Amino acid sequence: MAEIIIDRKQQIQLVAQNLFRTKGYGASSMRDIAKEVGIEAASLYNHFSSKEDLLKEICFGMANHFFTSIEPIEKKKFSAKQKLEKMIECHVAVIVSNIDASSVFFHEWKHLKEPFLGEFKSLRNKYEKKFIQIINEGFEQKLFRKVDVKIVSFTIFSALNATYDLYKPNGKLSAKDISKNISDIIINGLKPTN
Amino acid sequence: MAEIIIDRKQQIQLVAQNLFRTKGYGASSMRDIAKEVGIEAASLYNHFSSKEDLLKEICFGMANHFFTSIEPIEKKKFSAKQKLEKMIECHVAVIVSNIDASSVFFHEWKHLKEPFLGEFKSLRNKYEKKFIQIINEGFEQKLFRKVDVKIVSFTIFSALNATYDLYKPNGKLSAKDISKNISDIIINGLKPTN
DNA sequence: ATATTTGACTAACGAACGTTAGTTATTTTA
DNA sequence: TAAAATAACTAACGTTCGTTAGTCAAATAT
Repeated sequence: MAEIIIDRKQQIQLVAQNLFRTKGYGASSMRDIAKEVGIEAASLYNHFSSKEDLLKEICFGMANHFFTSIEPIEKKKFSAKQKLEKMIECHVAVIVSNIDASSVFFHEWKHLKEPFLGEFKSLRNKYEKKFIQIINEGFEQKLFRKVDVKIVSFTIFSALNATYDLYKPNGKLSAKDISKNISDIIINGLKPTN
Repeated sequence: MAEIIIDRKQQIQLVAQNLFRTKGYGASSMRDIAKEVGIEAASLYNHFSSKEDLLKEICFGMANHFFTSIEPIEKKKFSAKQKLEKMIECHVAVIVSNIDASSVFFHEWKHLKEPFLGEFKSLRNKYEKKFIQIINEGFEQKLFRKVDVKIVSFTIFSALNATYDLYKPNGKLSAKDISKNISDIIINGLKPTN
């Protein structure tokens, strides 16, 4: 049984992620976080400059994960369909290996203040555009039936971004099961093939 | 121009819905709500017994809307496919005509305390089961390709329940556009028909 | 070995929170 | 018309909040 050593800063962030997810940012106090870690609230400020700083680290850390995970795929010479499937797979993989942080990324970012709020939104937008571009390529190459691209990307993200609620670490469904099924539903629909 | 008369209680709830949606339940104070209404915080207690009472009214009011909207469909003799399409349409219609309240219903319910929290969850579950049942009927009648029912219902709800973010009162997309497209994507997928 | 940095502590600040009590003018009911 | 209910107000309560200041022992660097 290998002991996993993590430093205090990381430990605090993990606790904060979990509390922000389960209770929400506003309802999680610095004292709550400190108690869970086993130190005093004031000691948190030796590691993070403010409560918002904690939120910032979580949100931008996740943004970074999402971007780097799809980077290799963008460079490859896949078809739009293959690319979309792979990107969906990566996206879900990032989510399920960061369940708490993902939930915070999706729901608590709005408590960021400027300038981070604007910066965050623009990052999010940039990421979504990468998916929209691939879907548009799929239309051009006649790989996809023509439907409203905004609604398609929206449907995909809505489904993907809720997977942190569907995936249970010791459940039946693996990350690959989930991403495979969602890709499949979006691309093939529910209609029988005959 | 007909003047719309609403009573104080209703006005307070509308303001609260909007604040809870935009700032979150925890970050919205009774003083915030009161200021927006134009009265003092203490006066809110002439209409609602507590802050949680406000949240409760919003959440359970929406639950009621969702249930009653699909009631007529359940009784009709439609095919599973037709039923699913109609239920999706109703669900989206309820959302877009209650944008703020929907957002609260989907994201802020977790701030309810027992016994309302449990009651809420069980209502939500009961509602989702109605969709799952229809999807299962679709499988039995070979109207739908066999895929994991849990993931299908999850994908549908994720997409539908995010529509409060997609729909803009004066935007291009109508409620029907949105529900029609989402139904279409889920049922037919992106694959070309040829 | 000495100096410095780190990371914990206690104590406390001012602000904001949900809520209650008590009062009063207006509106509705009997 | 008198009585009762309604809905607003001011003032204040106890609590919790994020955060800062100041202290001190242990770990690290010189």
